[in-house]
Amino acid sequence: MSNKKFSRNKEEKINIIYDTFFKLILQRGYSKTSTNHVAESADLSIGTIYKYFPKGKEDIIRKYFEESMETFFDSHNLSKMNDENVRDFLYHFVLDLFKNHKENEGYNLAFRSAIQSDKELHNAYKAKVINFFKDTLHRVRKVNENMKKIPENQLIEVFVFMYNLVNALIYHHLALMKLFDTDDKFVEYLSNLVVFSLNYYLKRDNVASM
Amino acid sequence: MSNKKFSRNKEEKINIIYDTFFKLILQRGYSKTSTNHVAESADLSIGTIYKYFPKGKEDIIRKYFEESMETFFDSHNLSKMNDENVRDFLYHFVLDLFKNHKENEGYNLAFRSAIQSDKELHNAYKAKVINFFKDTLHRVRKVNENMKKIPENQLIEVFVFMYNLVNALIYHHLALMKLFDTDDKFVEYLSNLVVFSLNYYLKRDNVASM
Amino acid sequence: MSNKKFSRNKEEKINIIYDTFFKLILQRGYSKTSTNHVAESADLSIGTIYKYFPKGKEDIIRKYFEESMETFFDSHNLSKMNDENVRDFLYHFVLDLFKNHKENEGYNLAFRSAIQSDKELHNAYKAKVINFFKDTLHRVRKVNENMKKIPENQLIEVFVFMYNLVNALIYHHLALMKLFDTDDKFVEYLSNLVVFSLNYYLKRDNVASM
Amino acid sequence: MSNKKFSRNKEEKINIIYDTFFKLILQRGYSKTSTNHVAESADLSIGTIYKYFPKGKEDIIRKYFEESMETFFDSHNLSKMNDENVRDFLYHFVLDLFKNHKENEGYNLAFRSAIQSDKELHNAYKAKVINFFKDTLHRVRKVNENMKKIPENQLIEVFVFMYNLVNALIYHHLALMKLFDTDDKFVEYLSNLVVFSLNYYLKRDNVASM
DNA sequence: AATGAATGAGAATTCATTCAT
DNA sequence: TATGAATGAATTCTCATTCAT
Repeated sequence: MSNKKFSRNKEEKINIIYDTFFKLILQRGYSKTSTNHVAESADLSIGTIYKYFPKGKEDIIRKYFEESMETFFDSHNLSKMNDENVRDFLYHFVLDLFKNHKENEGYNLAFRSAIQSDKELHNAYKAKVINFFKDTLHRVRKVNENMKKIPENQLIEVFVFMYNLVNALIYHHLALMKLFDTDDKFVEYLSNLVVFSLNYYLKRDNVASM
Repeated sequence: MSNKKFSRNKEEKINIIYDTFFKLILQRGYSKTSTNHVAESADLSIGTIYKYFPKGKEDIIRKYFEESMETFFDSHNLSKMNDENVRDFLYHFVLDLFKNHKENEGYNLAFRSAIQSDKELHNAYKAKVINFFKDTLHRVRKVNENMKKIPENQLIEVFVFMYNLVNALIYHHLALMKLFDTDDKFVEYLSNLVVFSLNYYLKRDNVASM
Repeated sequence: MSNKKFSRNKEEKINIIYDTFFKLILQRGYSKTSTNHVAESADLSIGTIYKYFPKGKEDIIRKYFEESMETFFDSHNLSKMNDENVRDFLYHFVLDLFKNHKENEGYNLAFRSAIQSDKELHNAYKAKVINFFKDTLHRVRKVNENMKKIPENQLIEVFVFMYNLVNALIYHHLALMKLFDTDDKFVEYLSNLVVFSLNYYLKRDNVASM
Repeated sequence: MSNKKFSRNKEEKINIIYDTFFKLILQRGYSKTSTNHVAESADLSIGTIYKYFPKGKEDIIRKYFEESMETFFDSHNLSKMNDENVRDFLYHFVLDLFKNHKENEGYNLAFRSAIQSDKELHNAYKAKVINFFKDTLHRVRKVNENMKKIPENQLIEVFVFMYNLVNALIYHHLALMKLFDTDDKFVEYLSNLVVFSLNYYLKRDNVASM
């Protein structure tokens, strides 16, 4: 008979830890969620948590961050964007980002908390965002005529800016205080805001640095 | 020794506590900053901190928030806003909010961390913001002809929305990743964004709830 | 009414911690004595122990070492040694060292354990011993004609050697396995050994370095 | 695959465990060296360590001590000692003991740490030393005329004393603070010390008990 | 026979809070 | 009013040991 307590499923255990941790953060907040709470709530031993995440809470966040960041972007084929579908494309970009936040609400709370006490994570995050857009847009410009018109550096800055803008507002809307009374209205507003901001942004000579 | 001298000491101590607390939060993060650290770093006894803030950390956050919000809005005579000076008014509103954040960098971080750690505080914050605008705008509408045209409820929602929007982006710009390479550009963008958003917002039938 | 739990007597508390810690080490060994045991056995809160010894066990040892080293040597007026009373002087030196070990049996066990897991402490110990003899003998040579005959460096080396030799054997006798069946016989043997070793040592050209 | 091959693997693994354990003890100290560290560092599974040493750390110490003691004394044919070669014999006895310590530096540290952590182990050690000399000297006295002259009990006590004395000083010299600046000088001193001590010891009526 | 994931008691450490002075 | 020693529950983290595979 298989003893559940001694079952081996590394992947599963790690996912249970992630899920439980982020669930608890949503319920109690980051600083009031302890590794013991996670262990108890996930019905795992505290030792198991420290086996997979030797530095505790911060490790959970850091590793989740490393594992999950890519996933979101992989699903977006930026190269499909052209003059005709810009608004639609941006709408879906915003919508997907929003859905992603919604599905990982706890993670976002945790991540922003962690970033404040972990400069390294903070820098890793910044680098990750920039590098993602660097790589992606470099590839996109090879196949998309519209994008070729815009200098690569500027293109990167525009996307990084847009990504940050959208994230900031989604986070505030979800975690702190709703900006619109329904998510639909909010997403619609966001996509309009993005169009406005891109226009505004592109008219300027100098753009965002990080 | 006069009473005044004593009350000045009291105020000074409270300010030292605020300063030290926010300084430490910036250095180590909210959840890693303890009241004991604050006492030690501020060269005060822990007893003194508990005298002024009987519930500790959360009290500090809560009281500072209340005080700073009042202070900020006292300096802004919303009743002076009219059709002609809306853009200018909003620009200064945004600018002052930004300056306020900059001068009290820790406050924003701390506040958001605290809110994430404590649902109660979170709810108190939301109520506080709404009530603040309720009270303020109620008074403003009595003397400002322009504001009278807009239904009170809608007016409140607009200001709450605007306040949140601006806060969200300032926080992201200061704490996570700059949205523009200089603060000036960022503030200018923000005030344009506010105008855009207000227009957008006011065209809709339903507005933000919290 | 004075609440014992909230009594303030720093000195007393620290001494209770020392006593309890070393007592427990004698009973259970260093690695099996925890700070929690100490707290419980001394009827103090664990917080109190960490107040005075923030790094726990190693701090207790380190601080005790620093405080106690001086004390022993202060009681020995090396300058009174002369050609006539060498043997007698050495006998009393050995005897006092032995008594000191006996009175602080736990400390010695603890100290040697700690030294093995703390290179820094180890080096501090070595430096302390050498510096003590450097300082002391420098002063002694000014007033003692006999000692003036021996070059200062060599004199230091001789005393360091002697001190180590005696400590090594006392420790073994007390902590591991008795070398003689009574303490008296052991001390007598030790003082004879010291005389033998000093003669042996002084006949050599090169002497111990550390 | 032959049985021999298998048993060789077993022996190899045990040796790897010994080596790694003592290496780690030298690096981090006994109480900070865990069986898990040993397994990881030796690239073995923790299960394997518990297969060969069911009681963990203490078993490793205990078994190594037993094995090494036999090995050491096997190489020393005490029965070959006679009146003519006593000094030379003792010199080589001391020299070999020293070499043994040097080659297994960690063992000595580990062993003394372990003994301090565990009264049982301590008592086992004391018994082991005495029993070893009892057995060995009983056999030796049958074939060595010189030894027959000394009463068996006294002979045992002398060897136990000598063994402890030498061990104590070697330990101090290697682990704490050098007694002489070169190992050669130290060994020479030690063998002279042994002769002196044996003479001293044998002149007394009562000898060491344990 | 070998593995190493899993366990959970317990050690180390922190920190909000109390209260005698 | 101000202090800060003292508290001890809660948290983080380690480690000897077990056991399914």
